[in-house]
Amino acid sequence: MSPPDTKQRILDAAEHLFATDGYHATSLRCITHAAMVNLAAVNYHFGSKEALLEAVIVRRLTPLNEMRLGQLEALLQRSEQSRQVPSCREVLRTFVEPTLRQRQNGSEKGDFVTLIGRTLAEPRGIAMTIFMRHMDPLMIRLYQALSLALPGLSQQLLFWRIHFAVGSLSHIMRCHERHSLVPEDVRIDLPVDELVELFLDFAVAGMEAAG
Amino acid sequence: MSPPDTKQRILDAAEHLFATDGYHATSLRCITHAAMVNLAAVNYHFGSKEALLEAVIVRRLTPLNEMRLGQLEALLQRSEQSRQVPSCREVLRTFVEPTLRQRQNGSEKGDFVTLIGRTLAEPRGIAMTIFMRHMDPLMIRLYQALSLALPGLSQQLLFWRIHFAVGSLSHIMRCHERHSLVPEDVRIDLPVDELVELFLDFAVAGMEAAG
DNA sequence: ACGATATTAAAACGAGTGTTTAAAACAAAT
DNA sequence: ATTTGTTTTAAACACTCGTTTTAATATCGT
Repeated sequence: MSPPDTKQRILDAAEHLFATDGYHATSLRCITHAAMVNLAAVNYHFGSKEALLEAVIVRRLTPLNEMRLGQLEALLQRSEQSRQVPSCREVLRTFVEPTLRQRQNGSEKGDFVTLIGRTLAEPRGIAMTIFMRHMDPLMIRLYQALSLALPGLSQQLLFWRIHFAVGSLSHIMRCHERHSLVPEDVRIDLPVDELVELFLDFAVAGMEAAG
Repeated sequence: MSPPDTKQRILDAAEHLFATDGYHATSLRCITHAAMVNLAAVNYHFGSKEALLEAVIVRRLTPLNEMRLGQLEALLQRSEQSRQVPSCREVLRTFVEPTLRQRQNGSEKGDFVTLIGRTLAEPRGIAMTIFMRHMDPLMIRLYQALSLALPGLSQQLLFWRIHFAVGSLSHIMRCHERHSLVPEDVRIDLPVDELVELFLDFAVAGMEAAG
């Protein structure tokens, strides 16, 4: 009942609306109405619409990246102790699995994954610069790990294949609705673990393909 | 000099701006200014901003789809005559190669590919419904061809892997700029044919992976 | 040359945008 | 109970948006 959940309510509403309609197509009036707060609350608590977007992204991306980085470092440490190179599949899983797991934890977090998927799709958008600031260190580490796992690949090849895999993943992240091209007998709402393995089958084969 | 290139100029300017800034972030005043025509010209010639978007998409998508469909039908006919199943790589190439070839034919057509890539990334956007109207028949045919090329895959698996591959491709289509995550010694502007084969190496391996 | 039609031009329309202001309501501390 | 600082509210701000209107201009068939 205590009302200082205003910020939270704004964040929740903004997350949902940014994800479904996009940043530019969502007005502050829409957000504040959905959050049942006053219009000026956004500028009071966050400063601007753009700063609100950053807050929306950071709130979930920070813990998500910590989890991804933690799993990756743990894997690298294990592989160092056993003096074995980590497998491409294991490395990718540390990145993919925490991501897709968020997608079906209730509706809120799913909205966030969709939002990030859309962000990745707007190269020159506002959200992209925000996103980059918080992704750089993790991506660099992912690069190193994949370079270890796939010693046969040139840096050029490695880059392009990561590029392809990221494209696939971001596509899954934002497109999880039935549309006319989906055969009727195909389940669109797979359990996370199944989807993760399905994706890894595809991505790992692509990464390890002969060049 | 004769000015009835007004429609063309609007289409060109809109294509470029929609591709770089997105539909909602682009105003008609921006477009008409870039096209050096009067503001009212858009509504006069196209009816509305949304109809303009459709015109922009249709102008290039129609011939592109004709080319893709033509190459695919030709391949299927050849394979029927030789009583051999078409290879996954050949099938995918009929779809991918005409697409990526447009990307570097001067700047205009590249803008279009970027726009389509962004369209694919906004599931519930206006552009998506427009896009779907013109893609359905081709996609159905692609499904059939890939089903032929990969008889070992269940329909479920086939759907998901096409989903992944489409994600990869749309990512390439819209992201062709250097950003902080691209290693300095990696060429981002590969020749089309190289990029096509690079992508096919990845996608075909993914499609054909053991499940 | 004239009249019908198609196109351009400038201006205004009403609605919606993000943001700011100034007063009101609230909270906690002295 | 009064003061302090924080939060909420309603109203207004200055713009920009897509679209429409009305008049001027160009184009073309006869």
